[in-house]
Amino acid sequence: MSPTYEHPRPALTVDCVVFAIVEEQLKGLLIRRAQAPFIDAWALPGGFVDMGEDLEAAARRELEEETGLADLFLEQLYTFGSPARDPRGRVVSVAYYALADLAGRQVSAASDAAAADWFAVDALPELAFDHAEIFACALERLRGKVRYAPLGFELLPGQFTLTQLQRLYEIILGRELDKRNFRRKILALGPLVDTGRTQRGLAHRAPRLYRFDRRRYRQLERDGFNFWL
Amino acid sequence: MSPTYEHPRPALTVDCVVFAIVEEQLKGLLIRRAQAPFIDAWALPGGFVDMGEDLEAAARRELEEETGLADLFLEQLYTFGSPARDPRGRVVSVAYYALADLAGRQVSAASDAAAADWFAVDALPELAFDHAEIFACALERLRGKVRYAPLGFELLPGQFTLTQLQRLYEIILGRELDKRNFRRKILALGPLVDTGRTQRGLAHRAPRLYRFDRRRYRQLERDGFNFWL
DNA sequence: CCAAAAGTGTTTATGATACACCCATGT
DNA sequence: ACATGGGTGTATCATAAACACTTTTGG
Repeated sequence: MSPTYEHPRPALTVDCVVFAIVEEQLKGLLIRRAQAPFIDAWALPGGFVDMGEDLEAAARRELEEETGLADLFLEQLYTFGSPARDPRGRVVSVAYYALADLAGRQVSAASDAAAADWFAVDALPELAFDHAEIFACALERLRGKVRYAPLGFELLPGQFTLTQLQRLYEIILGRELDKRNFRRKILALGPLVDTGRTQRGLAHRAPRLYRFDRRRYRQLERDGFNFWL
Repeated sequence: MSPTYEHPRPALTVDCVVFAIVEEQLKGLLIRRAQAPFIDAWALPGGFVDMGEDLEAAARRELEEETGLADLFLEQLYTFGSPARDPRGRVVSVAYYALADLAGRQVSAASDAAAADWFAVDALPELAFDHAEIFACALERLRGKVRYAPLGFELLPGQFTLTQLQRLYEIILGRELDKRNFRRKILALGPLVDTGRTQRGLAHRAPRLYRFDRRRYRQLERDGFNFWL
């Protein structure tokens, strides 16, 4: 139609940085590439966007195809488009980051991934393309945003103990927090509700289970309150 | 080469939301489209990314071509890729937002823009494509980020008075601030330095001129201090 | 000398930090 | 009974908020 419509086009991909708490550490999910270029190298799960497919849908599809993970919290991160970032030619990639409430979930390599595994965020292997840069960008975002948005809950199952939640923040922020102050502050915020249930079967007092009430959170947000720290 | 290399490709554009303080108001820059689709409609400045051209470079180029503005603070905002956002077909747009230290700067429509003008952010005309959504996203980002990052200075000339700076924050945040508390806090942060000069020619006491020291800011940032409010 | 904005300290209230002991459960 | 983590309150300190007058300049 118009001349612009025939403008030369970069290829378009999505890439996903998935975080989870595994073995008391913040880890990221990587796949081993089964195809050229960078065959056998570790990389972020991702791939080409289909025509007619929404960007976030593409990210979710690639993630499920390559790792088996679905229904995660997923948010757009940044778009990487340096002309030389892919040896095949011009490829622009819209990066997403995701949070998985592990710990049970099994990841299973599939599609054009030969393997999938979790790596501590400060001990990554060499990565294909500019994926190390994308990963670093996602980590910075997570560490920054976790302080003022309720991201932490996405890394825990629906019900959790306050100690679990505190450990999670300690792991992400990289410093210890005071138990009493932590509990007082987080409960005072409002959106945490006591389920009335406790977690039995431990060799000590049974801790209470809480859940995060998204409804109530959105309400408080509208009333202009500040999350935290 | 590989089959993925021949994957069908969306078209790729950049769009820019430019903010400035004009007549004591926060305003955004729009152009009137000179081409179909949405001919004669108001829209964000932007256009197609060239092969081999970096995304940010494309944003700066389009901005200068269509409005004459150059060397602005510019930061990537979000990438919009709904399949139906452009009637011509699949077009993915990487949006940027920019801050202009007006007020002197002249904007001049050019290229495929028939006009360019500033609009108060809460009184925009109908916009082409999904540009209203992009604009709202940029405004939300600006209002949020101005509280914890030194964006405000990008909207002022290199030297400015504390009253100008305070007015700027009041305009962006939409509420009044206490003069004494504002001055104490912002000066205590460190990166503002007194130039020793004053602004003469006003019908009242000559105010001191300050400048923002980026060097010092980066230093403080490294030492782990928090910007503010 | 009048108008108009610049500049300047102190008091009060609020929120953040530091800190130690008893309780419930499983083995 | 003992080991292990769960659960709780107060006192102090630091930061934020409220508040009014004097000074300088141009007209």
